[in-house]
Amino acid sequence: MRTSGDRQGGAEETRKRILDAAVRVFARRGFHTSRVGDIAEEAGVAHGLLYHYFTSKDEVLETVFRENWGELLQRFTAVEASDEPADEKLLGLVKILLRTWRNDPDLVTVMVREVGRSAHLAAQVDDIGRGFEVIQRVIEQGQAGGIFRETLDARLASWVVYGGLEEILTGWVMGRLPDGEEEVARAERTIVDVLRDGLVEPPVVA
Amino acid sequence: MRTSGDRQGGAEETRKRILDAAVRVFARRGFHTSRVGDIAEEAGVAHGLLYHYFTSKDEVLETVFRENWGELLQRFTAVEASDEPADEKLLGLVKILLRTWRNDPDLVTVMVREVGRSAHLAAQVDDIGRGFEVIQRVIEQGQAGGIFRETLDARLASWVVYGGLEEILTGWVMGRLPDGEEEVARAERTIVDVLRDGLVEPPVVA
DNA sequence: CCGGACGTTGACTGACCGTTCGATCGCGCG
DNA sequence: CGCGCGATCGAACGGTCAGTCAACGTCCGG
Repeated sequence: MRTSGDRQGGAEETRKRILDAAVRVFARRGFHTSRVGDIAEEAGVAHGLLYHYFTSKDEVLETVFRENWGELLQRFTAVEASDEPADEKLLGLVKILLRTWRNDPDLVTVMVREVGRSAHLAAQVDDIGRGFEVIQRVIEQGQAGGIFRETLDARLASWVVYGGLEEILTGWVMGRLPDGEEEVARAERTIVDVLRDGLVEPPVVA
Repeated sequence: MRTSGDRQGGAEETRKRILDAAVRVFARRGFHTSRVGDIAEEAGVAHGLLYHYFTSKDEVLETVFRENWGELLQRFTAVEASDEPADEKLLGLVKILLRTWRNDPDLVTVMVREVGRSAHLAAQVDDIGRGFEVIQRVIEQGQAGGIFRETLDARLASWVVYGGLEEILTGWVMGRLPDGEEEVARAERTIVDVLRDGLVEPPVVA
């Protein structure tokens, strides 16, 4: 029975519809230039209804970010907790982020363009930082395990790693890099390759 | 004589004052949330005057970007044209970008936050792309010269390089990474180190 | 069949802000 | 000294939106 008090079925569905619409609209026009009316129209509801579910336009963006970044973080920590060697973990993290693009480009667009560098969501900075921390810890594990060089500053290195990743995503978002199936695979390889072994030709060993 | 027709002295100075003020204001509040009045106030002029020098608020941002990015590009190409080995050139490019932060953090803030990822300035995309091309060509020179590994996709690698760089800048911009004199120097080393030799411990040679 | 709770609507408002424009200032020249 | 012109001012305008609210439909329990 769907008595009063619980919120499911039609109502919860509408909330989701609005959030999904918001992601598409924000991806298309950017947060600031998107009007609340656009989101409502895309969701097929009156714009007043949006205020039934959210207290403001900002809260919509915030919610989009919180719910989705949270999920990513979970998958990140799962990789961190696995018992693979550190370099395999790193590959795992890269895969998570790049494949998210394939699954939901609009979502990644919003994340990268609106949230990544806006003072706006300063409150959420903590959550963002947690992503960096996972990378940093994986690097430190690799150093402790003798796989990664210990002379590197793990914190700064984690930023370089994340930046390389994000820039590729940005290239796809902005349409400045081809993003076909094959290109995504090659990007995966190139990123890991560069970050693992660097640009320089190694001294001949064998 | 300062007859009509030429624009210098007080007038040209005012134009510069407005542009400088705009950089500071955009850095502080972001482009969209900055009001024209804020810029004028920061510059110490009436807000109507802004329209004597620029046709719109957007043109102000565009001008800031165009004039400053152009200068950076020039220094980039100078490094590219030098006769140093490719890895030294790469270090040169890194230095240019990181030291610009020390010289003018507000400017870098605006570049990174507003221009880097806004469809807004699609017209300027060409100029941005030219920066990547320099990096890409330096990598290709390194490959041709046997310094860099030839199996790498130079184009993707250039994006990874730039991303790593930009992320460090972003960290400083957002106040999430310490940016003292010493930290900047360490960042320089870490970036070049990671990108040159990678994360992994090299096989023992000697 | 009634009542009320909740989802939904869309006209309205109040504020904000980019842009315009006619008035004013002040410098340099004749 | 006064004319002219570019620089400067700031009040007013017009359009745009985020957010409000009173009304309406609908569904369900009693």
